[in-house]
Amino acid sequence: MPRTAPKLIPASQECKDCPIRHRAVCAKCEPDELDALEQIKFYRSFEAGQTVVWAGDSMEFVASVVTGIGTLSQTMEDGRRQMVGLLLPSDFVGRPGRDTSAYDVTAATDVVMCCFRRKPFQDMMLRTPHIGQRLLEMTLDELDAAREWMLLLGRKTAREKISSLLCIIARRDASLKLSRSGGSMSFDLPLTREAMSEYLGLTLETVSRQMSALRKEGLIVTEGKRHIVIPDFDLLLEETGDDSDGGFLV
Amino acid sequence: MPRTAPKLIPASQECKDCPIRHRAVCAKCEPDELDALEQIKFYRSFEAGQTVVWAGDSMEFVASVVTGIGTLSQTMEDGRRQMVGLLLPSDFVGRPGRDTSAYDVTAATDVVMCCFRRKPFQDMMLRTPHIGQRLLEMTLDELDAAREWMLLLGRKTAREKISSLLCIIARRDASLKLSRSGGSMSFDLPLTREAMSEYLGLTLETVSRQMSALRKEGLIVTEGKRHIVIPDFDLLLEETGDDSDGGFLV
DNA sequence: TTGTTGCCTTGATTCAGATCAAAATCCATG
DNA sequence: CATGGATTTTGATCTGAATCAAGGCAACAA
Repeated sequence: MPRTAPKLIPASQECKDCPIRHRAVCAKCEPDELDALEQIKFYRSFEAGQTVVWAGDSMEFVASVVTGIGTLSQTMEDGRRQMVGLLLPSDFVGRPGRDTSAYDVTAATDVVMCCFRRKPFQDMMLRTPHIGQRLLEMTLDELDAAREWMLLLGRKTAREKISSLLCIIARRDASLKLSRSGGSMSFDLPLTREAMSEYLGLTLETVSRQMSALRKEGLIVTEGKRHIVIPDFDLLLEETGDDSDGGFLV
Repeated sequence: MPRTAPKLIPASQECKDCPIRHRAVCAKCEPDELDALEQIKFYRSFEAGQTVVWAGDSMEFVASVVTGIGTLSQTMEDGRRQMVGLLLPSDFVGRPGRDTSAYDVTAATDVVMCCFRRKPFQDMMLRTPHIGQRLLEMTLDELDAAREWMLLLGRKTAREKISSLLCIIARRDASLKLSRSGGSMSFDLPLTREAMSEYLGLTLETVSRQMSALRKEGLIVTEGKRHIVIPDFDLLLEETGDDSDGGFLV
């Protein structure tokens, strides 16, 4: 039954370079800091659909996404759900100084996370200012992304929301840059229709209808249910309502 | 014509204790750091309605709100606007390391800001880790608030949105705690109907209608257009859709 | 092959909030 | 105190997305 048994990722992918942003070169890391990090680090993997932590549950680690895509969401008493964060590789999860998760954290695809026990990580942050500086940098980026997302939720139409989401995923998923040729891009949607609707503040029926509409108009081509081809990225971008350059969401 | 001439705030209110959070005691501040901050600090005041900076404009300072209420908003090409941040006293504005504002910053009421020239402030952050730590702390709080706000924008009804906003303002505006007596609170709304609609992702007509509805049902009492009395805070809280304790937005 | 299960799509209808259009109220000023 | 502009309220109507309700389709198991 285990689609992916828990496993360690290959050494070549380990986060030797920087404790926070995976596989990004971090010139400031001193060898002894890296040693210290090695000691408090461990990997965990999760299957698509699996919950990493529930809102309110204790979370004894902070982590960085190595591979796969995760989500943060909030649920209201009556079951209405809103996604409030998208976790792509190298994104950070958890808040130093807080011992319970404020959100449901879910694996949208199979996910591997590099975890650090929280308490030693915090101690390390105090001793090593550049870790905190890096974290501040990343948190400010997330805040900008959250604000872009607020514009989407508050003011965009369903069509604009869908187009925006497709553009965001196309832009941010590093793997896609490879499959880019001419003006066209293609990728596997890492989200179900339901997850998309939770992201966008829509129902899944509306998501489906708008996807169909974009398909009929040739703005996207679908191969199977999940594989998306964007024949002309700029054309899709015009449907997002953003000014030409803008909108570099999460 | 100057309703408030630019002025320095009284010495008793100056941010001697902490460079970032005004008037909050910051035990870590060393005297020489405070001296350094004194040198790069200046005050600016803005009238209600005045724009502090436009999105895209260069912003040669970072600042902390001393008194009054400001807003951050984003505008789409066709004029649709969404507020993405509310600035209350002690909130921080500007991003170290970024020289242009990503948002329109506006004074909702008359505002006094304590500004620091950006470059020296950044230098100081590098020399003084606890400033960065404090800033990280504050940014994480803002991110949490932004995420609560995303739930509001994506999933709440107009009525829930209005109730939430009233509760947020009632809770956060420190001046109100004074006017609290029994279960009732009262305060002056610092936002126009239009600003409220920009905050909530609604039209101003809908805001007005929902305010009227709450008034008719006795959940709020209005004195003039701007002064609000909340006879029973818990009753209003039930209209927000949040679980009893939750929802401590910006 | 035939369920069964989990997505996803499509259709019909409803409704909350937007839009369009007047009034009403509230100051600030001469 | 009349005037005029800004702000707010209220009304009538419209509409985009939600809701309710079937079906379709691929993957997998029996």
